Amino acid sequence: MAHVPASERRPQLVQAALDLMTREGVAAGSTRAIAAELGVAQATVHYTFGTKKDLYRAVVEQLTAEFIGHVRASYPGDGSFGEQVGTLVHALWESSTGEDGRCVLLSEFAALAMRDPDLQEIMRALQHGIEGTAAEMLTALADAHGLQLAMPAREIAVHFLTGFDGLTDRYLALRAPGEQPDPDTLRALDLLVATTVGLCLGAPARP
Amino acid sequence: MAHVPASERRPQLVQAALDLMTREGVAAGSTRAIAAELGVAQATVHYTFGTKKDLYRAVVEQLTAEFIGHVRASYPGDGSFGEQVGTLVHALWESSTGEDGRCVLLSEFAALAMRDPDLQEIMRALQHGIEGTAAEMLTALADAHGLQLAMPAREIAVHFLTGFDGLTDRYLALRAPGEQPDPDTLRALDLLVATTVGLCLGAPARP
DNA sequence: GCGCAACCTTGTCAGGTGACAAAGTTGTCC
DNA sequence: GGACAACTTTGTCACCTGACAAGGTTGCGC
Repeated sequence: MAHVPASERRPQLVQAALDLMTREGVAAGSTRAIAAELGVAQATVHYTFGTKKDLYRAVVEQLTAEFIGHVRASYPGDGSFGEQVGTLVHALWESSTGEDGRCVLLSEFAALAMRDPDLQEIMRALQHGIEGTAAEMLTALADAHGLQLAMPAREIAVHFLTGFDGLTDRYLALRAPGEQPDPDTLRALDLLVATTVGLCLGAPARP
Repeated sequence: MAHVPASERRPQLVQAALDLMTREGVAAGSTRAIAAELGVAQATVHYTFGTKKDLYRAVVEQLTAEFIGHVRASYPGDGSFGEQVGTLVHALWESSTGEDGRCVLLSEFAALAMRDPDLQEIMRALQHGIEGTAAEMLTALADAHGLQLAMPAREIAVHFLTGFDGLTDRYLALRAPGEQPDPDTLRALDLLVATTVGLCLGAPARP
């Protein structure tokens, strides 16, 4: 095997773990399987990361960074305030439920984190990061339209994000391979956009 | 060991598995650990259920039945329509986030189900059962007040339940042992009640 | 009381897991 | 070119996993 510095091997291994786990689930992410994914001896994983949990930490951090990057990249072009929110949300939906399965992976890690204080801390940071980003984008959108939000951006962001999270869970639970996404779910997504915009404007959110 | 018919051993094992997994997580639910929990030889598990997955199926079905039972038992007493919905939702919140950890367990199974078609089918049934129950209760509440729901009960139920699910996820992700529940989460719960009632009445849902 | 089916236990298999020690290899700096 | 540190590999340990076969035990029906 080529002689690669650890600083380079780290991201390689994280990427390999991410690929493998995305494909086959977190449970399939044994140190052996990850090493094999990269074509490296198993002990290399331990040399590079020490313990398996340290690898997992790094993987979740990478996942977090990617996710927030995705959200930021979906900043909408034009339209009314409501339209822009809708556009943003649908872009987010597409990138979350797309076939790459990152959303599934994130849910699996969230489940793991419920029993593991170390992982939970990272997930907490992820959650706060996402909420901050959402609140910030919401404020920017409102500013661009000369609107004053009818309640704190953070509260609206939490309302939206929890609803969105519940929707992706529902989607993942009900989806059948090869089938169209459940129309109820998409309907509920529009409803969520409507209530969210309603909270922004302090006005009725009639769909 | 006492000579117990399989029809009796089954629920005993399911209960033992439920206790163990609630306490230590789904991952700790090996056939050996479950057998030990009941004080029985490991092979008894295989004799009774055949395969481990069959045990898991039975556990999830039990969990499902309990959950829907809880929801039905929370039918509120009196008050205005909005108050009754609020009462119901808060009772549901208490029983979901209570210390027994069934909510955590359910999330863990949901995560497992994302990669396992057999489990997924059960979770799908659970989801539909809950949504049906919620829609039914909502209709009954509206009827009792002589109200006409402004949109299909099912759609409102999906809106509420996805939001609720997202909130429990957020709660589980952010909670720190021994700390008060995050005030933002409770605020968001009230907000969810408000938007849900708003959808029922077809009117603005100003908190 | 005898037989048979249902139930229980012991013992074991094959495979997978994280972790590490020891020894080999590479590359860089003097 | 020699020394030393960084990296890699092989090999192995102790443990846990689901599954099952063989044989012992219980209790019900006749």
